[in-house]
Amino acid sequence: MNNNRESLNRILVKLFNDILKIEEKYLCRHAFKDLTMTEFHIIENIGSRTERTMSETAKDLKITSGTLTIGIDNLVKKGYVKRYRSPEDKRQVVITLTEKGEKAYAEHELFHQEMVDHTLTDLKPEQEEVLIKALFNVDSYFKQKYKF
Amino acid sequence: MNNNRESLNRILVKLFNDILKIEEKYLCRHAFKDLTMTEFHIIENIGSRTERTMSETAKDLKITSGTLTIGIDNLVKKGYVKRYRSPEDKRQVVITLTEKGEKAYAEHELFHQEMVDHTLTDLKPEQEEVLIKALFNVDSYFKQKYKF
DNA sequence: GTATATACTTTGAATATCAAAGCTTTGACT
DNA sequence: AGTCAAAGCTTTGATATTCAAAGTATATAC
Repeated sequence: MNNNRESLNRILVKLFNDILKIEEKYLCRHAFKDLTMTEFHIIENIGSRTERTMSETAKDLKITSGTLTIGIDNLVKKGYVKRYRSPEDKRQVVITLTEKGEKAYAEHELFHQEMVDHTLTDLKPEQEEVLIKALFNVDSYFKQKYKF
Repeated sequence: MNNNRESLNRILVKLFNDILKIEEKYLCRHAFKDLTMTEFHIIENIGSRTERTMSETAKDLKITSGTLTIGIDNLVKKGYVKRYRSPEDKRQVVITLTEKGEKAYAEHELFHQEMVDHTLTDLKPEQEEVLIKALFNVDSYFKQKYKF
């Protein structure tokens, strides 16, 4: 019981950091060498959604819009993102992935897919439910406590 | 089933990033305003272990030793860490937390403790086991595939 | 029409990070 | 002892990330 909590704590602390680092090394240094992790996070967040605005994206990523502007500058230069002002509201800037951007996104998805597959290794369907529930618990705890 | 995998993927992608960001905002901007997240990660990694060397720590954190040197420089200046050359092997540098460092570590532990408690909300003991197992799966998958 | 709010970009400063080069100490071999 | 290679850490120079605050353009409310 208490033992479980300790293991869980230890795993979580280390795993979170490790996965992000590994993801970075794998994706940015092997698959897409011209992308930094920040840029990958942006691509990941835009995803296959069309008509994403700057401010929505910045809020979702929990970075300032100034930071996002620079990230998008780079991604546009490198050909992963298209940017144009919204015709309806010319203050807004719409960003979408180019075909190249979609490919990077797909590669990233694959990375996660594999991770998830291995997470679920040897778990029975009802055990999968338990996992999902536990993660939803963390999610809603954070949402409620830190209001994000 | 496939649905589970999708939810899991979505939660993981978002949750990992969010938790790290929130942790940063909470710890570095409220509890310990003079610490950056990098510095907190170092403190977290040294933990209550004594006799930690630079290279061990850098390897564990997956950063270069040059980067760690700078981090430790700052932490020593700010009074969170003690640094001295090992008497046995004068090439090695030993780092440990000061009392102030221990306090920061304890605060950080509390943050995680709460997180873990809420993760386990409503889970029965055998369900806790399932969660631990799933997370071990990810951990060993990464260890094996990316050799860290 | 003017004032205020919204959406984004620019600027300046602080921090993080790496790779590579540079010390010092050890250990091994002669 | 004497030299050399390796190990452990720090320094250096370059690039990336990030933020807060100031600036610009557009929309909305009155």
